Amino acid sequence: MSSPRRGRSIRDRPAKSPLSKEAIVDTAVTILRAEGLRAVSMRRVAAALDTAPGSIYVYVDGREGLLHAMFDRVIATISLPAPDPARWRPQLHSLLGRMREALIEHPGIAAAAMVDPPRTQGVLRLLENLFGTLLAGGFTPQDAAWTADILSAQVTYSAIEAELRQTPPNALVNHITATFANLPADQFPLITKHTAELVAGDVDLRFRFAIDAVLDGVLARGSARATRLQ
Amino acid sequence: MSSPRRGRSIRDRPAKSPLSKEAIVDTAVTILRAEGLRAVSMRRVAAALDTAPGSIYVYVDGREGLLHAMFDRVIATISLPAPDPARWRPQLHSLLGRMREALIEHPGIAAAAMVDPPRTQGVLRLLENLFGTLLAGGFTPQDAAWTADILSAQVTYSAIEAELRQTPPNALVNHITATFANLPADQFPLITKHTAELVAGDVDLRFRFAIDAVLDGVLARGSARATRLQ
DNA sequence: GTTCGTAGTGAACACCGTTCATCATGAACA
DNA sequence: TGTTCATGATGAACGGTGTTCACTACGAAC
Repeated sequence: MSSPRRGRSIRDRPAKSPLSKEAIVDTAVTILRAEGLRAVSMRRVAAALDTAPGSIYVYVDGREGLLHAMFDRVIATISLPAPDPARWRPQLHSLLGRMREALIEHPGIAAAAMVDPPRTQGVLRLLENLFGTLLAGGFTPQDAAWTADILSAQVTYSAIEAELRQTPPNALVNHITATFANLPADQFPLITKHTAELVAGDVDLRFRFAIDAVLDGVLARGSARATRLQ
Repeated sequence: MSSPRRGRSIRDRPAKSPLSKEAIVDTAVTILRAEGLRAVSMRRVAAALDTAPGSIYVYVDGREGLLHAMFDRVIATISLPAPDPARWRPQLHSLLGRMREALIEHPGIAAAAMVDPPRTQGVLRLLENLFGTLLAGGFTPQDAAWTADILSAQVTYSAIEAELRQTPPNALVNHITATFANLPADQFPLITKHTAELVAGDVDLRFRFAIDAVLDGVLARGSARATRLQ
């Protein structure tokens, strides 16, 4: 059998680079950014790598494992400056903002990761930095630990919210406003009365508000605790 | 053709109740509670109702519409006491606790709803009550609106976290503890040093901490703003 | 008794994740 | 250099999934 035995001749693909977990995750993330999470199927990733679906399973533990690896990859791209006690709050806003942007740029990965958050290298690097920045801000270790958790929730939630609103910018707000306005005022007196406040603020503003509220709340409770202990 | 033309004779099912959105959502929620979200497929719901998959699409807008309706149904079961300015904070804890329990009892629905939160009757009833309770607590409408959003995020997040931990109770904590303990101390000095704090507290405790932190934070910022304006 | 519109049917389409027997290829060894 | 051998790619197959649609049976209205 010296003739080309498949439709695709040898010359088409003279030096096919071997599969690797890195190449698979790279390809998957590329598809994710371009076409969203629904397009990231095992078959689609395999096709993009010009290989068979089954081949992927050697390097990655099913679709869930692939998603974990993708999430880790996305998180790992976030730059992590050393915590500075003099600038911890702006540092925190900046860090959480970069997290949020990274998640928004990869639509769907935030929701997917929330269901079963991985404890991988990149994620832990970020936790180390987030936790360290809170400690630099004077938080007790216990407060810092729990606050890191709360902030993660806010970042994820905000990223999902921002994904929803991004195309087109104001259509969703208009739609919600219309929905609220048309509600029966006797059943929903507060929503109809305060529709403006309920839809007010772009996602960035609400995001900053949430973070500052959480930080100040934990600090307030901490100092209250400290006062009580005096 | 007077003989039974299908395997299932007419007598098997003499008075088949007609399909309805309510019956479909009921059945779907039952499957959800018993077997989790993965089991809630259009075909499975149809089979439980002894009908064809296609029939469901008349009453429900695809799987996504079904999930929205299911979420609304779950939220609608939550009892909503009238906001009382004298007891607003315990009322809020109780309300958010019931939300969380309802979500946990229907595993997966929290995550599914987060991706694209519905604006349906039951959800708006809850928003009206949550918003009203915050107003009863002296929040400004704007603060109340944004805080309601933050608290929703915390409830959802906490519910997902609780779902993960529920079977078996301590296995996940032990696993995370072990993971953290085996981390290289030079790369992760803070995580390895403060593993105890990072995994401390059951989900309920962390949940209450998060809520109080958010409430106190918004209140603290509000009074700071008020002071500034004096 | 007949018509007619509505709603249920189930087959079909195009996917999905996952598994596994088979086989080619390149490296190690004789 | 020739041969073995195992590693890893292959692709078919299994049992699902959401969704659509031509068809048909049925019950109500005329």
